[in-house]
Amino acid sequence: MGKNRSAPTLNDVAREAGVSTATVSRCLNSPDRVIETTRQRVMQAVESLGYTPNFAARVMAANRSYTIGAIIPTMDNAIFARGLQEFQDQLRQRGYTLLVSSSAYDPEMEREQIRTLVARGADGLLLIGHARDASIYTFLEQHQVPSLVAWSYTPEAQQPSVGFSNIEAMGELAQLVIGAGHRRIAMISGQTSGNDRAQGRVEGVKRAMAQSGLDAATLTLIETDYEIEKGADAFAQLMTLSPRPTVVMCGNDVLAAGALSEARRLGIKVPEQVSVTGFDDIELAEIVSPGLTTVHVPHREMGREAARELTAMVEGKSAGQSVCIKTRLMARHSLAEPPCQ
Amino acid sequence: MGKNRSAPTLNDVAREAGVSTATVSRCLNSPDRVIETTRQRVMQAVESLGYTPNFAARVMAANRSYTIGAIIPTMDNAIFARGLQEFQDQLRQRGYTLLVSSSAYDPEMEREQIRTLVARGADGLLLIGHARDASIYTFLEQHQVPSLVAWSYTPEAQQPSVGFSNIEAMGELAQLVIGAGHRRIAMISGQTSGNDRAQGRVEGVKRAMAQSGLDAATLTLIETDYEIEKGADAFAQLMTLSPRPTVVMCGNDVLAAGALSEARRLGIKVPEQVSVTGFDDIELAEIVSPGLTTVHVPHREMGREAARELTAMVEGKSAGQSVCIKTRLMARHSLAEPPCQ
DNA sequence: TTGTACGCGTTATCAC
DNA sequence: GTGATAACGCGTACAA
Repeated sequence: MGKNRSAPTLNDVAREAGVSTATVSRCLNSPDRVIETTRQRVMQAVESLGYTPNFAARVMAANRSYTIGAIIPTMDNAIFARGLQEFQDQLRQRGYTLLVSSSAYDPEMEREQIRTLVARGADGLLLIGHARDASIYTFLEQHQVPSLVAWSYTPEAQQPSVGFSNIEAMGELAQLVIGAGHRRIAMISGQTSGNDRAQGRVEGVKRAMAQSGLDAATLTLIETDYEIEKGADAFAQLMTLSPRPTVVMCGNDVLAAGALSEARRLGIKVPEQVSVTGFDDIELAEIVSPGLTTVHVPHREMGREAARELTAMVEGKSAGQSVCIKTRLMARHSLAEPPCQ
Repeated sequence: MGKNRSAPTLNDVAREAGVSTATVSRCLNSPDRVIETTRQRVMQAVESLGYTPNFAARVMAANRSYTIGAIIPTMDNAIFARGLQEFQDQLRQRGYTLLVSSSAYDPEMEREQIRTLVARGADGLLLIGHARDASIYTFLEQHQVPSLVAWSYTPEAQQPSVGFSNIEAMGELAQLVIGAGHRRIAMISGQTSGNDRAQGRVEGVKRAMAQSGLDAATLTLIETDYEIEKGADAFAQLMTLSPRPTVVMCGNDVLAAGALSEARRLGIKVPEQVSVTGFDDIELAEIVSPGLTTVHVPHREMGREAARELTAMVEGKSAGQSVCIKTRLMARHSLAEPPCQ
């Protein structure tokens, strides 16, 4: 409020340097279009006044903000952190600033954040997953703000995406599980409603079962929030079943860590009595005991590719090309053959 | 670029509704200052055109953005996530939007991000820790942007802060450690350069030692990045010492988790052969084995208080009041008496 | 190479 | 209660 009342403007710099505002503006935006001596004078004035361009004015005049927005479901989780850090670094190198906000897994909140970022002049948006109301995409189109979906790869979708196929990635892991001999499979999934990544992972398990001649309907499925405690609760619940599942496949490493922790509390040995798998291969997966057999997602690579593609879109160099990132299985010790009972 | 070329403006809405732009503006900002019937007409036009106020223009005209910026050292880490999520929720309730960016623990980058956020019209800024170049505070003052320091409480500092005393918090834990009988104390600290939280934690250990009649100079100290692997490396290094330390106090839970993991790899039993402690009490601390004895930091409370105080400052209702958050010891199983050798 | 002057979309101060 | 209209600070044709 009343801020910048005293902040120096282009005008102040111009007066100080004895030139016009146009010249000052040029010094800042296309230094080569102004002669060396005047430029030095101007830069000195800029320095001594501590001038910082007013961003709002700049956006309004140029209709360009060099800002990219990203809306992630949560910051309370390492899943997105690493990819996003790389995304930001790459954007910086290309002259863009990243602004992040979190939707707390709430679609309405996400819609609001998207509107906020667009109104704020974001040149492009990074969104997580495809699943959202169509009106949002209409809105983005209307405002001609390019958007790129990440953490998901769905070439047949309208929106370009950078990521991997959750179905295939989890399917491969499920094949490994089934190949190890497991038949009674349980899964602790994240909430699938409005979350195409979670849906894809469930689908991947089911397809793998069907392919191996198992009845996908026999999959015991629990949906819960992506929190350690929730994973623990769900695991405890699964262990009351009779017959018990021989393997618990988790929607991500966080849930799996919770499951492992609960197993230890219950005195159930992993993987001797029950196997557990994860997804993401965050650091956590490596340090829990036993180490988590999981799907490795190259988050950094995804962040890098997303930055490349989205800036290309913003600059009109691409109409939106989907990029597929390869995941790979990461075998550790939490998966073994089922107990021979 | 060329964005919003087709986006509807106040003018379009005004024309559609058959009123002036002033009336449309009022409908949006002070609905009670306009008669019911016209308001309905206007809102209908807003709806049908899919109008979204242009933020840059609004900021420029009102000199107020209802935006708060936060610059955190990293997103690649759960430490800040929880407090920040609560901070954002509280801000939302008060009508503000939070924009986050990460400095990757780089002072120059932090400076740049601060300038960016200020130029962008942020009404206030949340910064982590006190340690930064004085010129930054000068800059903020010049632009009359209130700033609040979090994750640190230093009432004697110029800047108001919301947080806890890292010195005292770690000091209490160190007293617990010493009280358990430990004399050969090692510490794996985060990089202390430019990081007053890390410095405070080291200082806390040293003071506790001195108070207990131990020579603080005997503290074996390793500084490293806040990463799991770095914690593991540092722990391995400490275990080569002779005589070995009987306890390894870590600068945060992430480092401690790395230490624990390395101990298991080396076949060193915790806490029987060596004790380990952490700091922060993130979820990780609970699920590693053995559970981490650590300092519990009420991140949510900190986020809440920070939001309250910063908005008060922005609205001119407070000149900047520091708030002290109480941490508490969280005893689990990674700390025990030293082995009686 | 540099300066003049207009427009970007809002809010806010006036009159009406 | 509502409508003109002047800012807000910057970029950029266009002119010099």
